[in-house]
Amino acid sequence: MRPTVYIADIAQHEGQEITLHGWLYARRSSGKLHFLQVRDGTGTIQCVVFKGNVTPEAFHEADHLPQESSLAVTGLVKKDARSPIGFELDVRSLAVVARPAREYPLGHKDHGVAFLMEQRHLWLRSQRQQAILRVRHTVEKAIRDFFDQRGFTLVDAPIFTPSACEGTSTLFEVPYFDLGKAYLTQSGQLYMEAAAMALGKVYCFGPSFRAEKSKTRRHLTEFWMVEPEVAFMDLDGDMELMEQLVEYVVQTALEAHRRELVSVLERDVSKLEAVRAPFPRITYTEAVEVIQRTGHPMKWGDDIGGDEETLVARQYDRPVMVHRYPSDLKAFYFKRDPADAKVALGCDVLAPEGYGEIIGGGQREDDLATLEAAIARHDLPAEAFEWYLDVRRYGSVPHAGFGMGVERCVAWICGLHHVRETIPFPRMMERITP
RNA sequence: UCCCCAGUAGCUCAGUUGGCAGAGCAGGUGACUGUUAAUCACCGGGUCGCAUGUUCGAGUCAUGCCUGGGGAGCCA
Repeated sequence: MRPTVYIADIAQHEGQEITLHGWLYARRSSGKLHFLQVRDGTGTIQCVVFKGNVTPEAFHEADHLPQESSLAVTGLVKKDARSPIGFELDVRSLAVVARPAREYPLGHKDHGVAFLMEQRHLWLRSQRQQAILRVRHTVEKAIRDFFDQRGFTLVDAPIFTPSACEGTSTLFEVPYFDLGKAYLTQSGQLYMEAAAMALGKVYCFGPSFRAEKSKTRRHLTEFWMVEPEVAFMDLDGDMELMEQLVEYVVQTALEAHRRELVSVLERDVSKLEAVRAPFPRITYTEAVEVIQRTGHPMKWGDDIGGDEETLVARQYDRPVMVHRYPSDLKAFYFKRDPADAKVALGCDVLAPEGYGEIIGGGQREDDLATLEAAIARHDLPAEAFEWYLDVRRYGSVPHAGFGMGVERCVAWICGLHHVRETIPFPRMMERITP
């Protein structure tokens, strides 16, 4: 068996008798007419069953099919101005592939978030979730295309990692044969630094795991991240790469899904049209001044939290790049600014409309002695970083990179309240099923 | 880890001062040739999250627990 015609291609079959395969989304009746809304993953079409066109048994069955019955519907494709897609199917025969074993849990009215999350495997069938997953698909493809077109090589980073790089509290621990404990990766960055010394321009694209007990709309315990790393690139080059990537991803998603963004997700796409490089760039020090001017209490050296991010991002109609954070706030591998040792050559990209940090990255420390001192100062186990120090021992060069979170990008592009809708099966602190 | 909110029918919710457990949707049976969350009539549907307590009497009040949601910190 194979599907004969998809709803998306229905216009090519006007006047023909065809067979559609799909699921019954909704049903209405008006005496001698039954209206079946059938979806097949490419679209939804109204199938009209007229009493005079089918057998009495088929007519009766058409009015008693439960929601999400799977069907093969044969009929005539007719143009109809009343249809949202311009066409209807005038049904001649109807075959039931499978009747639901019990009543479908999801109706067409309101449901609470908790219930929908429990029914996530079925919730995916809704128009809204389909639209979001299609945007996610396009975002992931755009990310791959962006780097591939620029001569980057995709290098897969390991998922199991041997030791805690930045404290075990945020790592998931798994038993690993006779070697003791392993941890699920938080980032492929250190491996990309090694790979960049082999291939020049590299990126990894995979899941990342954080055992942080975070219960916010911006957090998942398992999320997807793309991490490019480039040899012979400094912070300025890194920031250019960041803004070009964000512009490309947003504009590609907008071009491919404008209709769904507007009609299904009710997104104000003018906010996305504005996302054009160059993005505004401000230093951390300038950001602190902006925050202080709004009356929000904050002093130099404090981290920029969620509220502060929103205060800064609100000043602009496009993502803002905040660079040169205090070194003390950043990880050991950030290079310090030669012009001001108090700050690190790092940069975060904050999305507008309160969506927060979508990118974090910067230039890495390339001097062996300085990096060894940083590892000691952070009380990290030196043995675990021997291989990483080798990257500096043999032909060290200035290099930079960053990580961009897929879910936060998709949530921003789709205008969603919570990142959990951007991933097919979200993993959160209090939820691991379905 | 901390703060706030919620839990009543399959779902979304109402439930007055503590006094017989309710509605809409969904489901079932019918009516209707153009419905778009169709409409109309009738029918079935309950461990009021769990436990203890107060009371003649608890969905309602108190205490504890469980589950979920929102937020903070941390981060992408």
